[in-house]
Order: sequence, then structure tokens, then C-alpha cells
Amino acid sequence: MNKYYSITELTREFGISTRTLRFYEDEGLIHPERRGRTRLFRPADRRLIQEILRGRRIGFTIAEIREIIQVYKDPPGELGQLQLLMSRVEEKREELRQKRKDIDDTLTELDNVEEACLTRLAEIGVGT
Amino acid sequence: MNKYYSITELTREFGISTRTLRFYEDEGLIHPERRGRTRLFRPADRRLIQEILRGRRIGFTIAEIREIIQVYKDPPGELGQLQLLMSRVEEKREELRQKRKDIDDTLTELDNVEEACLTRLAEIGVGT
DNA sequence: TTTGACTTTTACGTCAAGGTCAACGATAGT
DNA sequence: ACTATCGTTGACCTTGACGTAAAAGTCAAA
Repeated sequence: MNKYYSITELTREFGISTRTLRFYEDEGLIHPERRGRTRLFRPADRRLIQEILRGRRIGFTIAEIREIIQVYKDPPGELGQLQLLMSRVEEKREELRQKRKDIDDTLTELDNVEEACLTRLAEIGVGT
Repeated sequence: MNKYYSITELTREFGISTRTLRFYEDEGLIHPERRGRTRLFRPADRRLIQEILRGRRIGFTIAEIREIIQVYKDPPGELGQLQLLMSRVEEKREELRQKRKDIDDTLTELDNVEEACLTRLAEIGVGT
């Protein structure tokens, strides 16, 4: 029990390269165990990688992802830090809400494109 | 009537640099008019820039944005092209739906962070 | 007419996020 | 013993999306 994942196991599961995972370790995002020099990834590492990739998909930079991870493992205790964090969180939320709106708008635009395509196809089909 | 925008007018409105707009022209995304060497942007250019920036916000590359613009100004007439386009549109939609989900998940996560912050603040406030 | 704000082109610089290549070690199968 | 597969480090390379600096043109206001 407490299974370990090998690096290639994870690259296959997530469709990324070993370079990427090593890079993330260099950047301090993950800290897999070692047996000798070989990296051993635990389920917790795996979950963390999932979250990293989610952050990546929505356009967070490595630095931003690292910051978020930091907050999770070591939430700030000082008042000023907390207030700073909260304002930064609010900023991010605003950004994400904008992004979501952008996505929604683009999705309906794509609906239109598809419809136009179907219309066009029908025309061609009729003409055959 | 048929007002023209100057390049700096637009950079101010959208919070981007002149370099960016010239770059977009080099990349064939926009085609402002010219009076001599000076670029003159019409309302249609302005709207196009807005859409480009929206694409940028949701993580589209220049190449992808160019492709979308192409489809709009010159929809394909041939059957194979149309089918190709539709499948690519469907891919993009799937990608965007995933991204949307990622954003929603992250938003609720940020809710939790905020709540944790508030709790922490209350503790500190009580201890004062 | 000089200053200031704005514009142009050309060209090199930068930064993030990996890709790629070399050179090597450990382990398992034939 | 040989080969394959998987792992390692280290170093340089690449790509996208601009930044930045140089050198110069335009035009209005003071």
C-alpha cells in the first residue's frame, strides 16, 4: 500500500514529458521522494501535479502556481500578510471571472461558426 | 463621421503597447489604413482588436487567433475543408469547456482560501 | 523655432516554459 | 554478454509574444 508512481507512469497519465516534471521539481512545485537518485511519486504528489496542470490550463504562470501552493502549505499568520493575500485573491477572482466570460462568449461564437458550417454543408449537399 | 483612432488612443484604451499592435499587424491579424506611414484605425479595427485580446486572455496563440479571423472573413467553400473546420471547432469547444470547469473549480478553491483567511483574521482580532 | 507629443522602421534583447541532446547508471529479459 | 527500458544530471536550444533602444519623420502649441 501507499503506492509509488514512477515518473513515466505520470507522464503517460497526464500527457506531459519527464522534462516537465523535473522542471516543476526544479521550480519547487513538487518534492517527490527519492530512492537513490530515482524519483518516487506518491499519491499526494500526483494530486498536486493535477492541480498544477489545472493551473497551467487556465493560464497561471509557474510563479503564480508556486505562490498558491505556498499559501496552502503555509498560510500566513501575520495580519498584514493576510490582508495582502486576501486582496490578491480578490484580484485573481476578478481575473478568472473575466476569463470565464470570455470563454462563454467564445463558446457561443463557436456555436455560430458551427451553424454557419451546417448551413453551408446543406447548401452543398442540396447542390449535389 | 467614420472616426479614426490613433495607435496610442487604442493602446490607452486597451492597456497594451504600440509594439503589440504593430506586432499584430506584422502577424497579419489587423490591417489598419495608412495616411502616409501613419496607421489609422477604424471602428472595425478596434472591434477586431477587442476580439484578439479576448482570444489572448483565454490563452489562444497568435496562430489560433489568425486562423479564427481567417474563417470569419473567408469561410471555406469546399466540403473537406468544412468538415475539417467543424471537427477543429468541436475540439476547441471541448478545450474551452474544460477550461471553464478548471476556472470554476479554482474559483471555489479561492472561496475556501478567503474563508480561511477570514477565520484567521477573526482569531487574530479576538486575541488583540 | 524649439519643444513636446506622437509617429515610423529596424533590429537586437528578454522571459517563460519547456525541448533536445549527451553521457551515464540500474535493472530485467534473452 | 548483449540489448532494451527506464532512470539520472547538465547544458544548451527553441518558440512565442512581445520589450526596448536607436534613429528619424510629422505636426501643433508656445
